Amino acid sequence: MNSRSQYKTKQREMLLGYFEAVPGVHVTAGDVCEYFKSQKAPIGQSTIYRHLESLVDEGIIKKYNIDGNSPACFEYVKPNSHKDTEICFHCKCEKCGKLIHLHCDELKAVGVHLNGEHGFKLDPVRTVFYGLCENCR
Amino acid sequence: MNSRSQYKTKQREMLLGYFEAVPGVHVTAGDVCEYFKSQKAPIGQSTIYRHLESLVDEGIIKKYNIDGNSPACFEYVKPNSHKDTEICFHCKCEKCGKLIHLHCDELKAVGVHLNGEHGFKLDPVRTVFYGLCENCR
DNA sequence: CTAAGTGCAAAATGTTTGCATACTT
DNA sequence: AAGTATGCAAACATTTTGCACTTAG
Repeated sequence: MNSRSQYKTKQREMLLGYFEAVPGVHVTAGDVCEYFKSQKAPIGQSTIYRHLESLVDEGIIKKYNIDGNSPACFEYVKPNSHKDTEICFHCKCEKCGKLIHLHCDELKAVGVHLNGEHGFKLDPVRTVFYGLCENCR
Repeated sequence: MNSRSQYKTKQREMLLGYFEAVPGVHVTAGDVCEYFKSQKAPIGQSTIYRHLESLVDEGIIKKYNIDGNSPACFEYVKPNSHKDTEICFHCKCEKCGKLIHLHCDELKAVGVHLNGEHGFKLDPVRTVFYGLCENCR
């Protein structure tokens, strides 16, 4: 379940380029497949799924499960100007889809609590808080 | 999308009885199937899915879409409980896939904090904490 | 040369649907 | 009798996996 690419391949570069070109847009695995097919440079769907997983692990894109029956969505995460060492939490608005980045010590405490009290080691890169943003609620 | 049972059938009564017997417990459609199979009173899976949808529409059970890849969870909603404030949080192990249900006051504080400090209204039903469970880390 | 990546087709999952039969009212 | 409900099997949609082949380092 934890994977990272090690080689720089044509397919990986194409996928990276694709995501970087559309920051803030969320696409499904199927969308990505379609796109490259339409560009006459198709990428095998298994390759796409495998890279999506890697890119999520690497924190380059984020994965959203909007609802259980629709396909998962992926979105490029701009490498932010803040210090990379800072743990960053993400909140996703269920209504407008906005992605909010938070650098917050109190939230870090959640990880500590889950670890200490529940024996669960939180992965902040993967975890997304769903809810409603300021404007939408 | 909106359906309600009109007839009082054996299968419906069995399903109702099943859910009423385990308040606060999360079960999947598969769990329900299994259960009745093990009771030597199997119910067709389409019947189960159809009734689950009805029961959700009727507000008798609640549906959780924890994450796009795992099956949906259903939980009985006690009729007269004004105090269904029993918020449940979910942790998902990235390695073994185990889903952990937590009823924890400290985690509730996260919602309060996000609301107060960041103007974000957390939806605990949708939010999943990803990480590693006790056994896997 | 070797480990990693690719892509096809097939499998696995979870859920929905078509339809003939059985049951409720 | 008329309209629902049931349950099987098949259809679906998304994602994962097995495996032979290719490629990056």
